[in-house]
Amino acid sequence: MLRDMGKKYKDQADIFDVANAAGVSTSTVSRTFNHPDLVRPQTRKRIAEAIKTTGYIRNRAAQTIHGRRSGTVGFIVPTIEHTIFAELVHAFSQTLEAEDYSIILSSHDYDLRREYHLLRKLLEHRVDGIALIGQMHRNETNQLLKIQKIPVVNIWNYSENSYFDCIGASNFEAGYVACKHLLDLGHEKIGLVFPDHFYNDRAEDRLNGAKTALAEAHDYCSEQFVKFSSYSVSRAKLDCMELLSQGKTSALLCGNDVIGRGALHAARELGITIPDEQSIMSIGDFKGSADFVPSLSTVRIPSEKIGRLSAEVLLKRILQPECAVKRQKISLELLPRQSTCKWQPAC
Amino acid sequence: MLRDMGKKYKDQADIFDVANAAGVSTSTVSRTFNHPDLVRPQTRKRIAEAIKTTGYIRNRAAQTIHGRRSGTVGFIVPTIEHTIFAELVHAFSQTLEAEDYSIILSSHDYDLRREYHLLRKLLEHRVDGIALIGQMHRNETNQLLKIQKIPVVNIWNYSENSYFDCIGASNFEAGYVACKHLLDLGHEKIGLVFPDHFYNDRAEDRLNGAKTALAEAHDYCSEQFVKFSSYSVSRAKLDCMELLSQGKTSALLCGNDVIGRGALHAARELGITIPDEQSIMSIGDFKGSADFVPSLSTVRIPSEKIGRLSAEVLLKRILQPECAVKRQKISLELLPRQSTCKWQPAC
DNA sequence: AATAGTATTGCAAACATTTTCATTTTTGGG
DNA sequence: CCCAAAAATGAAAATGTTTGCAATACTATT
Repeated sequence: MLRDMGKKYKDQADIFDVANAAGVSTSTVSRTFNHPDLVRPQTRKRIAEAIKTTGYIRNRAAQTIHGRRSGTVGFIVPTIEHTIFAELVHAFSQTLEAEDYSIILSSHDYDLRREYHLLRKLLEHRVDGIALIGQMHRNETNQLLKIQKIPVVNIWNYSENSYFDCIGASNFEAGYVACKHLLDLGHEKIGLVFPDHFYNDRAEDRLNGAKTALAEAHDYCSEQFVKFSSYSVSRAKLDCMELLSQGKTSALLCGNDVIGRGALHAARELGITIPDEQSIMSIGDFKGSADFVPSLSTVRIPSEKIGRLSAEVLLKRILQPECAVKRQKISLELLPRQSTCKWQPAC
Repeated sequence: MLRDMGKKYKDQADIFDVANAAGVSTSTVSRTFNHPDLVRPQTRKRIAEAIKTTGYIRNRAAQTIHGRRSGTVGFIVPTIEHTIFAELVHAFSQTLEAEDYSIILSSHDYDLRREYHLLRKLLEHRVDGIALIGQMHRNETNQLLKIQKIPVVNIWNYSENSYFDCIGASNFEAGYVACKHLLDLGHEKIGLVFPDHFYNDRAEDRLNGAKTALAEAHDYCSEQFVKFSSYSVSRAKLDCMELLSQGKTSALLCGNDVIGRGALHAARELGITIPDEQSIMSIGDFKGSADFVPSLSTVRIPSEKIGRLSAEVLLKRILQPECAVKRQKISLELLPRQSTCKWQPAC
């Protein structure tokens, strides 16, 4: 039945307007969108024209309310300001946008209370799935996720007994491998420069990995060689300058490439030759680290791959909520470059 | 009236469940959310408890459908992979998240057809407002925005006769100022290294600004000194190495800090001393450019400020759609650092 | 204790879709 | 040209809110 024409001026064409213009019912219009094979090609064409002339744009909210997918996915990251998660977010988005999902991106700046708040907001929007960085969240966050039974993927660090799907690398291993590289080169006095974020399991795991490698080598690892810095090249540069100028180390192990870059700059500033006088080792391999001169030795954590895979896993779970938990440990790659070399004891 | 209890198992509590649990009508529950002052504190408390016990989470879609704000804002950027827009996006998001908006972030990788597609998606979600980078869009994009009468803010480059609200700097001026800086230092043979993106008014404006400065100086600006590169440190490094090794220039003007960094690395790789043998000038001042050794001379485009202000302007327009077009030209800052110096003609 | 005024609350319509089920149209074989 | 089966379409209910209007419950006067 055609809709009452006496209604007030409408700014947005709705499905009734389209139906009117095409001389069909709203059911048929809806079907051309959702089950095109169920409607005669000829009718479909008429409707397509009606859509053009009316300038109709589907209302996702109305679909969502009816119980269909919302077509959105929530992605909660600690930060988007720095390089760290840029490639990850990019790969994740690209994969999901290709399937016509929209990404609601939220960042909490390493504040896990905010993370909970953001999660609630996402649930209000009835996102079809949620991606989170790391395994460390508030209790209420995990509770909420479990109760809601919403598809969740845990990104970035692998855990073999995660409750949710999980795609990531072992940060412990990353720290271990990076440190081992320096030890293998003969370094004994190694300075560790790591991010100081409290609630950050990634950094913690890496640091533990590094310390384990040191312990295994029966190496002397005094606390004075551990320095906490932050996700900022400037800050890291200053911190590294402080550590380097003490002259007690032959190598620096940096918790991530941002700090690694800070270290390279610091050495340059102090006139310390890399790698002859001091080796710099890092973790991450952000875009551009290979181009530094000297290029930064690091352990590659393949963030595009992680981003793409986790998007795919989330998609699968959205379509098949009940399937078994998927976990994938992404392997690391040791990339010795110019910033590290064998340690030659002075004279 | 209480809702029929014989209904099938529901996974998500809705406003009826809350109303039931609290012994009130749905209207009252709704009002506690939207007009709390209209409901008795005592009732409010009962409802609050009911919300807790039922685990109710409001359904934004249902609100949206009713005509309320969706609580989302769309932000379409060319890319999130690189550093370029990271600070901008961050500041923009922070400002809007503080007002409880969620950001749907989409990137089109400099493909303006995709930009149109993404815009449509955002409109399907009935976002309350839209932010776009630059003034150059497809015709259909602009048409759609105008017809929809949705709040729009145009970010990043200023235009005095923009149709929509507009917050940004003059990229022409940026190019001009940067080039003038080199000219003032006495440089005559200046190589221009700019991004090669076709549909990118920002880069184009900057290049034109630079060329204007050169023309004013009656300088010789042969095409062989212009090189097109891309938003990648690696790529830029190679391109700059090519240009530098020709030895025809005394200074390089880089279209943005990514290229600027590439240039610094290139010089280092070739053993060219900066700034003595060659000056490097750039545009942007991304986080970290000041920390390079030598630090990168550049023209600062204050992206946090632009991000924050444009979020504020968009908010205002969402609340007051009919107010006059707001435009703000954000001023630039010339930052001479270590990578540029006076040109001393050889011998 | 009655009244007027105000503060709370409930009813029901409205919002824009999708989908089930029923009905109508088309198709193809005899 | 008729009939059964298949294909296409329509009517109406359902989804989860908000809000205008009406009804009810308080409060403070007289």
